[in-house]
Amino acid sequence: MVDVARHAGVSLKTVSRVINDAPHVQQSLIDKVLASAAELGFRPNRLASTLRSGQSTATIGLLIEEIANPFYSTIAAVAAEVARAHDTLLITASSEEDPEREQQLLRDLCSRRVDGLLVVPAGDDHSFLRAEVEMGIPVVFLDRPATGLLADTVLLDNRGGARAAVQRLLDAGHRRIGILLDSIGVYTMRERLSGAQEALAQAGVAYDLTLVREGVRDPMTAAVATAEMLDRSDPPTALFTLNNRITVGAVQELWRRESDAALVGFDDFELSHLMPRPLTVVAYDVREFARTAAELLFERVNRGQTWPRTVVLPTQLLERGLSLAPAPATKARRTRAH
Amino acid sequence: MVDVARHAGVSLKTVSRVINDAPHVQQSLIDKVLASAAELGFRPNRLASTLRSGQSTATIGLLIEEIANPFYSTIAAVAAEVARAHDTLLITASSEEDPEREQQLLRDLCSRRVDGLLVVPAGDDHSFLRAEVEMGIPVVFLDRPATGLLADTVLLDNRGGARAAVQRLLDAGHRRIGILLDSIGVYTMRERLSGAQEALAQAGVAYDLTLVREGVRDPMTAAVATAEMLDRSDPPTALFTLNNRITVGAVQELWRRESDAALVGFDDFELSHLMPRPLTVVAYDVREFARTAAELLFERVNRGQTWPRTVVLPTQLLERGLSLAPAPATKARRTRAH
DNA sequence: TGAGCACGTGACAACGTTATCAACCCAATG
DNA sequence: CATTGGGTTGATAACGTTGTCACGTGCTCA
Repeated sequence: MVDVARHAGVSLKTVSRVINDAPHVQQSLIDKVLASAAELGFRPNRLASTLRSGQSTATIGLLIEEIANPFYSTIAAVAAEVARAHDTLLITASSEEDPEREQQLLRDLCSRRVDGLLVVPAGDDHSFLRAEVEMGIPVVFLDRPATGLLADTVLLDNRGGARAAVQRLLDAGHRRIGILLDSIGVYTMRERLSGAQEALAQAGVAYDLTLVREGVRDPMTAAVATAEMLDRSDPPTALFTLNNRITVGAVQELWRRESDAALVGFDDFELSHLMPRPLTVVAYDVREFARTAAELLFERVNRGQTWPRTVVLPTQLLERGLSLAPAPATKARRTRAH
Repeated sequence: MVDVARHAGVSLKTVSRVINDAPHVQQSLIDKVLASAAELGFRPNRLASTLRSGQSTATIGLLIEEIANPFYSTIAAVAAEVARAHDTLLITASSEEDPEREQQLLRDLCSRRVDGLLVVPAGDDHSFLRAEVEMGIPVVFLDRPATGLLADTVLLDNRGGARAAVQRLLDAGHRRIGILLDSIGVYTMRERLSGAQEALAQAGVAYDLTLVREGVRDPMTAAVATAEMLDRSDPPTALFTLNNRITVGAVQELWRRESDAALVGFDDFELSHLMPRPLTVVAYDVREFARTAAELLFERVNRGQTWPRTVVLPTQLLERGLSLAPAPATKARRTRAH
């Protein structure tokens, strides 16, 4: 700007005024300054502008697990949309489920003075963010609640959805239901598992731990876990997969071996209705979910502090046919008699 | 930092040193400064740091069409991965195919002093970036070449892939091949269509414009276009869909009406092998594609100027079965006799 | 003993911008 | 004619940080 000012024969401040469309500048000077700026290839530096004026950076941070997962990429897309409506850009960072990395990324984002944070928490202690929150950086937690910190949170009705899913399988006559889940350390997995247990308990069906397979991280391991479960001498007649990645792996394996086990998955996904087997899913509106969180964030960015709110969005059992349980008094029964 | 310095009874510079782990500071002072910083809730301001030191912002910008499309979200994921390996964060912005918006976003990213830009160009004139490129902001174009500007570019062998696809359909005996594409204004669509034409010409099959449907933007319109094409009195016996979104829509419609038309799609996608109909696709390694571009970018970021390079990645016809053309001398033949 | 050097510390300017305020011009007012 | 006031312009300080340099201390080495 100094160079432009010298070149145009005006003061620094006048250049600033022209660049910012400020009033009270002669047209002739405006033209001169713009010409000089163009000639010298002047590019405004937003960092300096932000620093001096104390304005916002027009940036928000989104911390998720991994963008490649369609669940998170949809969230990222919606967050970017909402951000755009507020003339804001989005920095997306992946924690890869690593609490240390999460903390480091959040600190980094804070030091970049983002206007707000949208966080799918991975770690189990977010008290290090307390100072930020108290100092007024808006934070909204998504999909999982933060621990050690009060803040806006948007969740799904994981428990209710899982309960309905298992309920449905029980109604169809299934008694041996295999459950595949990612790490029990993840909030959503715990909740969904609890919901499943509630449904079993309510139906008076014993909770068989050997039918629960934890630590299923991706479609590949889900396929393996499915295979192992079906290869048992007393295989389940139905599977309940606790997230979309696991469901995909289970579908592949069931299809490969032409098994007729029933399958209900948590999370809907594109093309789920075209799967080679009838696939009932616990569905919800991911975009609505993400939009709620993003709008909560901007509300806080624009209006300032309020009491932390928690929003829980409903889920819906989307039935696409469900193979029935085999006739009673088969292996399953006998096994349970042991 | 001034407050911390006063509180700790040291100079500003000493605080700076402590914060940056600079050598030559007594342990006792380090402790005192850290204690004061913690007590006052000091958070370093990277903007100021970057401004003063002239260091990089450790940020790159990614400009794509829309993150919700799995093709782009994979690119974003890989870009973020590569960026992370260089301790850099990623700002993702969507142009929504709007050239004006694209230009505005690119300017914005430049004014934020990103270290580099990864761009899937939407507009048809990128000369406005020439100044940036010449002043040393590294830019890599992805998926489509930039116009009016020399810069690194990473492309797919669109033409070759499309040629192979149509070739394969012709080999299977198909003579009436419907082609569904997004806007002809998009580079990849033009290239793929050209490849298809080349294969037809080589086989001596006339190029029938009525079998080409342009402007198919999403799965929904693809399904409609598919329906319309199959409802003709002289329907095609095979379809070639020119991107993943169109393929999805076509699969849905073919499946819905239990048509036995053959289908080959450009772009592979997750679960494509589980589709209810055999689906042959022109596949390529999206992650490799994105990684190539991102690494080209960081090479330029770190090593500075070199001559612009263009990389073209190969595609591969992934055959998953293809229904054969109907017996000769059917409708299709008769129609061509007109 | 004194030069040389490594270490430890702080004063000050600077990065590129904007806020503040003073100064100027000129027309309108009393 | 002096006074007011709006429009226009610029000098200067400041945003939060780091680079530069100068200074003091204590040690080593010839």
